[in-house]
Parts: sequence; C-alpha cells; structure tokens
Amino acid sequence: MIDQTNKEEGSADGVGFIKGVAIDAVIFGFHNDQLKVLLVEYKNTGIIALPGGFIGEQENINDAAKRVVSERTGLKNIFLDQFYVFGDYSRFDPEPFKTVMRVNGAAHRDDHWLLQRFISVGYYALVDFTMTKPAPADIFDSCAWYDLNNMPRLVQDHTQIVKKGLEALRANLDYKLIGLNLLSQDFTMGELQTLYETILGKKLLRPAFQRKMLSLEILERVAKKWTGGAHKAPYLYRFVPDKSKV
Amino acid sequence: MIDQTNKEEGSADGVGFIKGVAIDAVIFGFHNDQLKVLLVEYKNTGIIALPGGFIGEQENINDAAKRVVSERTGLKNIFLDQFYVFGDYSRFDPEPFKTVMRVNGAAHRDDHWLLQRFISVGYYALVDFTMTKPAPADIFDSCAWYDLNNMPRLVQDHTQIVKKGLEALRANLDYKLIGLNLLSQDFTMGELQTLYETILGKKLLRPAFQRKMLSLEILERVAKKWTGGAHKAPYLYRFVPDKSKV
DNA sequence: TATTATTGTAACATTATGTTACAATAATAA
DNA sequence: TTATTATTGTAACATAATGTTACAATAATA
Repeated sequence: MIDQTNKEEGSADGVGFIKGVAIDAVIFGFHNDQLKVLLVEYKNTGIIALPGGFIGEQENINDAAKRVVSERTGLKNIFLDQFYVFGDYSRFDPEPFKTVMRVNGAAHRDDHWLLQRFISVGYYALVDFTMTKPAPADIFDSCAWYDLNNMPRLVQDHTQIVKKGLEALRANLDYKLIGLNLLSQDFTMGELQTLYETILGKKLLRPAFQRKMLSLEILERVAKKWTGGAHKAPYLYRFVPDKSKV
Repeated sequence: MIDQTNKEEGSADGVGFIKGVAIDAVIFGFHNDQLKVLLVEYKNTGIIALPGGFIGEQENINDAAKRVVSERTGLKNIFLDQFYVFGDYSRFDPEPFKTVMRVNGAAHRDDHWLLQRFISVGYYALVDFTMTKPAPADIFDSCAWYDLNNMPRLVQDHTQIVKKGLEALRANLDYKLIGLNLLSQDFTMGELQTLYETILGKKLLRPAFQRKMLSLEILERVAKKWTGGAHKAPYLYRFVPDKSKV
C-alpha cells in the first residue's frame, strides 16, 4: 500500500520515475448519448486535470499509460493509443503544482522535480462507461466523468490535449473500429450509430450505416431487445473480434 | 561555432538539453525510383544510426526535430510529422554509445547522461532529394542516403523505427498528399505515380491514378517535358498549395 | 383491432474506383 | 518523308461503394 501510494502522481519525490516525461490520458466514455472524459480534481485547489502519471525507471511507456488508466478506472484490458507528444516550451508552467503542494502542506523547493519542465505523451483510452469505477487517489478530491461538450477549465494545456485526442479518435474511427470499445458487450445498431454520430459530430444515414457495419462481418446478432417502446424491437449485436482478424 | 558544436548529438556533457528524451528522424528521400533514408555513421565504429538529437531546455520539441533534420540536410521548411514514441525499457542499451566514446577517446563514466535510458520521439521527414546536402558532424564518418530496400544493420531499435515511420508515411499518403514533398518542384504524372507505387509497395493503374490526382485540383500543368524518348512527351505538373486549402 | 414509432432492408441513384481501349505524339529507323 | 515504336492523355465502360427513398415488419398503446 505504501508502495502503491508512492507511485501515485503526487508523490513527494521522484524516486523510481523517469524525470521530464509525463503521460496524460484522455479517457473517453459514452453514456446517455454523450461522450464523457474522466478528469481528476486536485485536493483543495479546484484544479481540474487529465489523469496523468510518470514512467517507472524500468517500465515500458505504454505499460505506464495502461497503469495510469487502470488506477483511475479500475479496468484491465484497456484500449489505448498514443496520439501526440506535447513538447512546446510554452506549456511549462509550475504554478499549478506549486499551488497543489502549498495548499496541501507539502514542503517543496523550486527545483522540485514536479516543478521542472515536462514533455507529455498523450494517450487516449476507450472504456466501457458502465464498467468503470472512477477512483481518486489521496491527492485528488474527485475523479469523475465530464461531458465532452461541457468541460470545465482545465489546468495548463489539457483542454488542447483533449481536443487533439478527440481528433485522433475521429481519424481512427473507420480504420480501427475503436468505437466498439466504448459500448457494453451487447448493443443495438441504433446505439452504435449514435456513438459514431457523437464522435464524428454529425448525423449519418441509417440504412447506409447499418449496411456498412454489417458488411464488415464483425458483428453477430445475439437477441432482440424489448425496449418497452411502441415499435419493432431492435436486435442486440455483439462484437466478434476473431472475425476481424482474418 | 563552439556553441554549434556543443549542440550536436555527441557533445560531451548534456548542458542545455533535456535529459531522458531524444529525437530520432527518419528522413525520406526519393531518387532513381527508390525511397532513400538518410543515415549517419559514428566515427571509427561502423555504427550506423538514424540522425537524432536532443531537445534544448527551452526549445519546442518540434523545433528540435526541425533543427536535427536541418543540420543533416541543409534544408529549411521541412515537412515533419511525429509518428510514435519509442519507450520500451528493453530498447535501453548503452553499449553503442560507450563504444563511440571509447573509440573516439572521450572519457566517460557509466553515469554519463548519454548512457542513461532515453525515451525517443520518432519523426519522419520528407525532403527533395535533389536539394539536400547531407552534412556529417564531427562525430560522424558519414551522413548519406541508403536504399530503404537495402538497409545496413542499424544501432539499437532504429530498424524498427524506420519500419514504423514507413507505415506512418503510408497511412498518411492519401490523407495528407505528403508524397509531393518528396519530388522536385516540377514533375510528371509518371514520376508522381512511381513515387506512390514505391511508397505503397504496389502497382497502381495509370488511368485511375491520373484521374484521381487531377480531381484533387491541386496540380497545375506547367509545360511539356521532352525526355528524348521515342514517344509522346509528358506534361510537367506543379503543386499548387493554395488550392488545397479551400 | 387500429394507431404509432421504430427497425430491417430492398431498391434505386449517385459517386468513386477499376479496367479496357485508343488516339495523340515525340523520337528513331527505313 | 514516312512507317515504327513507346509512352501519354483520356474516353468509355464495368464494377463497387456510398447516398437516398421507400416500405413492410413489429412491439406497445389506444
């Protein structure tokens, strides 16, 4: 447990971590027909940020990213993709971390490792909203979902990082079928279409969408879903990963 | 000049640079119907590597990449794209740099900054082969073009980096029209097609390719090119960047 | 049993891409 | 000068992909 705490983002010293490189994770979820992003709020400061972390001295960077997302969502087997390295000098701004330390009574000097310049590697993660258990660490007041369309002010350049992460998600949507990672195991074609429409920010025509998805031959029909509505019941579909690897 | 030398990759101390983060550049050229990659050979060692460098303490990472490519090619206005961060712990291997230092008489200790673990940000660059003046630095025996299909053994994981860089180039080819950066200002449709075929590693059908390229409305016909061959002379085309921004 | 809203998909229209064919033409050879 | 050759530019058609309209099927409700 002490070991665990020591590996959290806010640990007092940088022992065991590579300095100068950070990971920021744009964790996307989908709920109530809206894209959500998981954000943390630093204790007693109102400072809201992307979940982030550092890379263990002997850790693969992709494993570090996975660890960061796991710690905040409670999930394993996370869909993760690097999308950009944020390395402008202008993003260097030690003030927020100074505030976090001061307010929470952590002594620090200006040459503290967290107050130096960081290069940040951006990852986006796609998770099943219904399966996540957002978990704050000691240094956070909260770890919670926010509507992508109604985001609070974020620390440093994190708003920009979210924007770029969404662009990467859009660019990869057709190519990687990644949208499916955002839904529960079983879903209707309508839900899938709404997800795509939400990610792309535009309406799609239903017949073409359904035909396209079915032509990929990666979905299997599992049952009908009686929604209680006064209309025909939609089928439930499930992603069949084997079929996409032929 | 001293200042300049101090900023080269092989400088003895790491003063002025961010530690732990490096840039590796896959610089593509196109000549004699073949894709070329610019590589450096470390003095007296036979060690061949991608041109690389480090990030100044107050330098933007993208500017550092541009600087690295400029130093080796002599060009300004370089097309550059980040494509991946190589951060596996297993790629950490100080032996090659130890050899470089030992052979060239540079004293070093095992805790020398160049012998620590680095996270490497991969960039690919596209340059006009005919305009480049490959320039080795003091620590290199050579800086020269190699056929992509006939590459020597590269240091560390650089072969892997080249492979991933080529994949990124392929993936972006249609999307970003980046192929045009590899040709001289004026080129024939045949040259453009050969470039695409070389990058994609497959033949394309001529009428479809020509129709597609012309439909983009970013090429203007400038003149005919009399090649001396016993056949109809092809037109020369030129890229019209303005038109692609409408 | 009629009404309503939504689903699944057929049918057709349009666009994009793949393929074949051929006239135009620059150099060479007869 | 005139045929020959190789290559270019593009028309014409074939096929595939995507956009659009239409409508039957069907759960729940009136």
